[in-house]
Amino acid sequence: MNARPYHHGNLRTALIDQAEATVRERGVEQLSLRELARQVGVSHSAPRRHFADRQALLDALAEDGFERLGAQLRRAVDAAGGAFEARLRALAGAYVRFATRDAAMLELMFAGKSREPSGALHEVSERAFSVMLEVIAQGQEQGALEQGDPERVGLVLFATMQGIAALITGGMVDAAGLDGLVADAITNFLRGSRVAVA
Amino acid sequence: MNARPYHHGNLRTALIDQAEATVRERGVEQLSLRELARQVGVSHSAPRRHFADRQALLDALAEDGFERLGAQLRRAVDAAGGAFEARLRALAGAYVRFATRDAAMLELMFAGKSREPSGALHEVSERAFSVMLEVIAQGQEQGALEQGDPERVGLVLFATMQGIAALITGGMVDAAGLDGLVADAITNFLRGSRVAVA
DNA sequence: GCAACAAAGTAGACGACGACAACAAAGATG
DNA sequence: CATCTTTGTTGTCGTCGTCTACTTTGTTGC
Repeated sequence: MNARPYHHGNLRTALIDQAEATVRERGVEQLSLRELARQVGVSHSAPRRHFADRQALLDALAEDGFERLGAQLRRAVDAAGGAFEARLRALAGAYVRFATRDAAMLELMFAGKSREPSGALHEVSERAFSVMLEVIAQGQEQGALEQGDPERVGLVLFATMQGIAALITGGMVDAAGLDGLVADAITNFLRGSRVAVA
Repeated sequence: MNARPYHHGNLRTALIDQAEATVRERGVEQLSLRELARQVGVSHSAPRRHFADRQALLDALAEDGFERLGAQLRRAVDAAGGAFEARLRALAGAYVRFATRDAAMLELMFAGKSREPSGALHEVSERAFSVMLEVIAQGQEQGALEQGDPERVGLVLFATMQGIAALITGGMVDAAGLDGLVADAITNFLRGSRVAVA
């Protein structure tokens, strides 16, 4: 009935949604609380009720991003069947896809991590990466990967994926070559990780 | 004689130097043209004579960064002697060291690349990466790496280095484990890249 | 030498932003 | 239905990037 009731109802989620869209389109730097408020149709300081400052909004976005990333990784791995290598390739593909399609989001997600290791953000990010650890552990059980701390073994793989994504978003390599590059990297990783001799 | 002559003399380099220090200490986001001018002791709009806008200053910083990076890589490789693997490990170590010590710089260097593929910035960045290509080519000649376009072969390696740096600066892995992680990654890369059988 | 000109720095203004404080409206609670 | 809390509004402050107009210094040609 009322075009704009005094209470928005769910301003917080509306702000986050709009912020995600803006970040995707124009980058983190261009995200302005005031413009956000305008787009959502509230006064310039209404967001303050939900986010103490700009960084608080960014943290909330990061949290949201980790949830989405975790869900996408999980879905990709689950859809890849039971074979280790297929699951690994699906995982890597899904990660790099997210990293390139939502580059600004990922940047934001990693930027915040350096300051405060506690809190909900850290928890949800751990949950996202747990999928990786599972797949690594599977590879170790099957002898396709060397033994040892899955986290340590997985770090190199994860680093490579992250780096490939950085090359794409940095414009150093064409996005068209993405799949091939990922496939190469995985192949190389598997060859190098298989403990010498069968 | 005069405490502050009207003409600064080399304002441009003074600004760049101060900007580099600030970026290193407080990050790109906190870099303000006005504060920079204050620190150097000129009026708030003096920097405009040397940098059309904030982005122009950032580009200049990036260019400077690529020069420094290239020099450090070159020095590290040259100091490592003639053996391929030693050179490769020195190269990787030097890169990751730069990437972690000057994380904000590197971020800035990569951020600018996406927009304008031409210009001096692109050129100096190519020169920095030429060291990598040389080392890769040497490895191929000696049969330690698979044949093919050096750029393509090196991309995966470079991506891994970049990713490791991202893990460090993102706080996902302790900086103390850096050297070990790099060594592992190189070992893995070499095992995986050596064309099957001798 | 000096007049004209270019280069380099200054002064002031504008609009936008993040942050803050004081106030108002709408719900929730007793 | 009176009170309290939540949520949104209005107004202000200091800072920032950018722009325009002006001033000072150095250079160049006669």
